[in-house]
Amino acid sequence: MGKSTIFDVAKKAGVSKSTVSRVINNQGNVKEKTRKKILKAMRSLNYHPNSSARSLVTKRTNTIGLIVPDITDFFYLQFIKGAEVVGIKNNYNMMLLSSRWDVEEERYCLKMFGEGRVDGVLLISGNWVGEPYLNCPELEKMPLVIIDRTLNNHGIPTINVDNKNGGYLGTRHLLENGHRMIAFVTGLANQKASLDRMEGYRQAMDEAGVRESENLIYPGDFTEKSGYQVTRQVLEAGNGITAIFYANDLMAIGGIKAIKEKGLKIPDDLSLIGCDDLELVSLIDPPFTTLRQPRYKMGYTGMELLINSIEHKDNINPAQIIYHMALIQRNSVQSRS
Amino acid sequence: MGKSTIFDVAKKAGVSKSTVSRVINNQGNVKEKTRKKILKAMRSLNYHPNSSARSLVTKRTNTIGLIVPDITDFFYLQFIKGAEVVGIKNNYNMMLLSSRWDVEEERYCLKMFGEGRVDGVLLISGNWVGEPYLNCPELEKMPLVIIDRTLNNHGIPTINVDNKNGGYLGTRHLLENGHRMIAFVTGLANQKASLDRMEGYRQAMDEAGVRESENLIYPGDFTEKSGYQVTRQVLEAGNGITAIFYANDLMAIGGIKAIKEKGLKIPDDLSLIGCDDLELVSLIDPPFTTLRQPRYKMGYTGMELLINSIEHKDNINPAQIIYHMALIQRNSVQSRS
DNA sequence: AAGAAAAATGGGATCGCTCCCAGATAAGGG
DNA sequence: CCCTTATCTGGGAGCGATCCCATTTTTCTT
Repeated sequence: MGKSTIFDVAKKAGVSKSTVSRVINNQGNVKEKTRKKILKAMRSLNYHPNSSARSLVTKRTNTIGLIVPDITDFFYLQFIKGAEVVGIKNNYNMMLLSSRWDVEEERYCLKMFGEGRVDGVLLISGNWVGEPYLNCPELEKMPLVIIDRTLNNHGIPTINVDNKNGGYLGTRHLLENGHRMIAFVTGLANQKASLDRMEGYRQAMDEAGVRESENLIYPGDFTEKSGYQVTRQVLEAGNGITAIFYANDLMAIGGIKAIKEKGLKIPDDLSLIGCDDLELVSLIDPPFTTLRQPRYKMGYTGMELLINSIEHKDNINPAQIIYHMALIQRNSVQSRS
Repeated sequence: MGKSTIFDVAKKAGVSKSTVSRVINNQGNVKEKTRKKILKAMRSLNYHPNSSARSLVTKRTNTIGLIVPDITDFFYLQFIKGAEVVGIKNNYNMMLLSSRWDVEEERYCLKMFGEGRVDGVLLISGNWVGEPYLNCPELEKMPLVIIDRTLNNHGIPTINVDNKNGGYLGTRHLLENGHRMIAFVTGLANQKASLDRMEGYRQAMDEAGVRESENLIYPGDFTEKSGYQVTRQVLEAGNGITAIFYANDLMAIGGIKAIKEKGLKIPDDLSLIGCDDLELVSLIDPPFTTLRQPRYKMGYTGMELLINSIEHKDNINPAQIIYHMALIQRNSVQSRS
């Protein structure tokens, strides 16, 4: 015997499929006695409604597509978790695709999801420079929310943090603690987040009247390894740098390794701050100061917006949400005043 | 205009839906000229075949359900990644559900997946003591592979590591380095993995003739916090312990924090080893010795088995696969010989 | 050039469900 | 007790694809 269908249940319970359908969906009037009978039949046949058949007529799948550059990247976990919580609460399943840091791949995922598999897509985008979603036919009609990227004039809601302000805040914090020779380690050059954070850094440095800032910028690539290498460079250059601002936490972790290897103490000999506030930062020695990106909240809100736009199509969602980055102080900045 | 269907394409191209279906699925004979025509029509209508409709008749969804206790737990990332790689290679999508560390919830997920949403399920199980999958009607007929748990007599393929041997190996390593007073910090008491590792520890201690081992076992719960607290206990007891074996890495990380706070040096004053080999171990200071569980490989293999059993139903998969845990040596064990 | 074989196309049945409308049964009212 | 109204149930159409079989068109053979 294969899977049982609604007909099998109907026959077993001695009613019509329509009535069975009513009890499955808990709608319409069904006499209590027949409901019981049907429920019993369903159980005895181990019946589960076929969701493809149902989707075919209701045009709803109750699943949401999630696209992430890399599922195993620590950075994305909290986005996913936040989104998941809302999804579960609203009775949606999540289908996961990873774009492997590639715009083309991202589009391919979008296309997959365009085949009626999902009711909407939550795209956690690689935040490259440029606007790759213009005129993308895959998107047509499909509810979509993009996280970790800001887009203008696309009609697509986006959720992001104010990276520039983050860079500014972090740099200010170091300046206020008496540092002036502050190095900035960038992320990948094609990542908007990195550029924005750097811009914030520049602005703060300019305002403080530190002229050398251009020479204090070191290119990294967001990986721990690059943080390590760049930091060695910085230390060897020996040009009086007293603090390093890393464009993300992973590089800061690499940096800490390099600093320790040199026998220097944090923050006594060198101050540093990271960016993102990964959960694992608190496990690192020393736990360091960083700028928090409210990733859980962003995933949570993104999912809310998405479900909102799925379920009340006429409703108006905000076009953009931008959160502040918050300075989380730990033990990696020494005051020099 | 709503979504276009295969009929719209057929009409636009001036052929029948059957022919369109042929080009979609790339099967059967279609004249090159009409294929071109159809492709063009598809593009101009931005047509994407509806996967629900297709699944309804083919009885295949090309998606695989993945159940994980907690997506944001570092421990599970590599399982997922391994599984994902195989899934993509074989053209499967992944649908993700998290069971939030609850057997009931796990079953609920299984039920969800029983509704024809997926072709098979890869269950990364909470490894509780007991055999909760007996007589579980949801499983009937559904290809299923369970990872991180061993089951006998269920006819369900399982993939796991030899935890007992892991506990044994770790303890032997410490013994061979001259330690005798070796504390063991357990995980949750209802977790099979923890119990097995402890058993391996006991065996090694017994073989080495260390009588006190019963008194050297400290109960933890797998969290970083508990590692921290238990370690403080151990240190305060001051009963000559020279090494600590943690039942997982997270507790070891907590332990390291406590040890450093006491002003002790690792491994000079105290040796320790963890278990699992989380990726982030290499970021910790000091990177510590641990037992590797080949999680990527396990996810990879699990997915292979699963797809195998989906696609060649008659094929015979192994009932159980058990990997060895491998000792990964870093800088946390001091020789006392 | 005619018949046979191969290639290309079309049409209907079907998958398992929901939804609408119509018919049957039960309840209420004068 | 009959008629109206409310409650409950059944049947048919349709969702958008695939697949099988029949038919038409093309190609090949002798």
